Amino acid sequence: MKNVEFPDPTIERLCCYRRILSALLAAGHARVYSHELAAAQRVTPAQVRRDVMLIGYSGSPVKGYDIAGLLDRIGEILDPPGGVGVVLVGVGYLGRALLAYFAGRKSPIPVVAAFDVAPETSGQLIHGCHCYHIDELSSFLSRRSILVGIVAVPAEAAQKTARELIDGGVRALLNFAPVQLDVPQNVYVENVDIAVSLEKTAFFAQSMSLEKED
Amino acid sequence: MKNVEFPDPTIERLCCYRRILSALLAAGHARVYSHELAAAQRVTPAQVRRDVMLIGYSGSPVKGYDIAGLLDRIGEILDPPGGVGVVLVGVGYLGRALLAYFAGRKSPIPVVAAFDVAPETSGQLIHGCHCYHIDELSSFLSRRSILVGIVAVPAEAAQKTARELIDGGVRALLNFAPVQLDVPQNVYVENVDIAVSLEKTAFFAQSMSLEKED
DNA sequence: AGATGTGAAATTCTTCACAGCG
DNA sequence: CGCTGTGAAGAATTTCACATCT
Repeated sequence: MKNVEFPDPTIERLCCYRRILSALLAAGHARVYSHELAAAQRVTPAQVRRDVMLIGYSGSPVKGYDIAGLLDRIGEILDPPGGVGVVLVGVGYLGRALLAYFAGRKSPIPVVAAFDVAPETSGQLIHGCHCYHIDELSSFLSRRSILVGIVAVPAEAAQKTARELIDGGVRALLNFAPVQLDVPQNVYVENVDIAVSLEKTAFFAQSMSLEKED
Repeated sequence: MKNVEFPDPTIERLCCYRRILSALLAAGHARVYSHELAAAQRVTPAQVRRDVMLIGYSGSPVKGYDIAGLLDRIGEILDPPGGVGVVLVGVGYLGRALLAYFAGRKSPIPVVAAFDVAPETSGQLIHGCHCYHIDELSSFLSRRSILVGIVAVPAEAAQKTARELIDGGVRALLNFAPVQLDVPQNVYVENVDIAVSLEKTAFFAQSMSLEKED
């Protein structure tokens, strides 16, 4: 119940810190200062320190933060104890792009199965992920513990897909369909709305070009 | 200069309102109340009224907001006067998915050209969009007025791509690569980080399942 | 009665600024 | 010194609550 202890923006930044810390570690560094971590993102050093404080980690004023230790602590926060199972529904262009994306990087969160209405995708192995017909979704979910569902189906099918995933026990949805999903309040929905992102970008392109400079 | 008059979250909601209003209009409705528009999103009626107030529109207490009028006003805010040109760089899985996505819907913001390093994509027409070799990007940008660039290349190539787009006059980037782009301060960057979104979703899946319910 | 428009309060998030430490 | 940890201030957003109109 106290997992509301971390504000949403902090969680997002933790994901980003982790990426940077991993890269630093791989590059042979052992320690970082808050200002270095801040510079790699678009955040202030104070923000970094506050986030680190929130997750109950601490560094040393003389040497900064221990990268490996901080990574571990972030992992403790972000990574579910038993791992979350993730399934993808919708193996169209976007679904395939997502599979390629997650297969490419040694993702900490692998997609364990994909589902689609198209009969020809059934049985295929796409970017290392097994594909099944959507009719098999329910029974699959009942057999495996899956906490996250990715909705990459057309808008018209999104609500129905969400319903099936939730009925199957999924607790959170990553939704790429341009509709507001109607879900119970105990289900989290993260919307990735590409059309909105593009419109927003276009708006700011316009307003940026009106500014004097900088 | 005074386009900083609209806060970022409001712009995002305006995009969503527009989508819903269009659907309502298409369904034959002429007017909406703030609580109806609010219910379609996950926002409060007060939020809707505040947003509408910010863009200088007003409805009538007795009939609510005129859908067509509100749509026009939102369009005046969001849509650049001369239209923004948009180019896509990176025609891999994700790039193709984006082209399909924007081709499918009668998008208000069409992608006018796509670029990739792979020679075999050059000259192709993918989902209605002409593809060129990346080497042609600069000269293309110098010939057309393009304000927005979509970065859908691998992480390693993202910074270089951003640089070329910006040198070509682009004022805003929609970045799908999992890196923080280093850009001048007069260039807006909207990051869509799918890996972060998934990690965040996984985190909340975990914390949701710990809550009592609702 | 039920909706809008809007000051003012509340909340959430970010930044400041400085004590304290090695 | 320069950096961390953090209370306190500040900014940005959201929500409340109510006057007002029809």
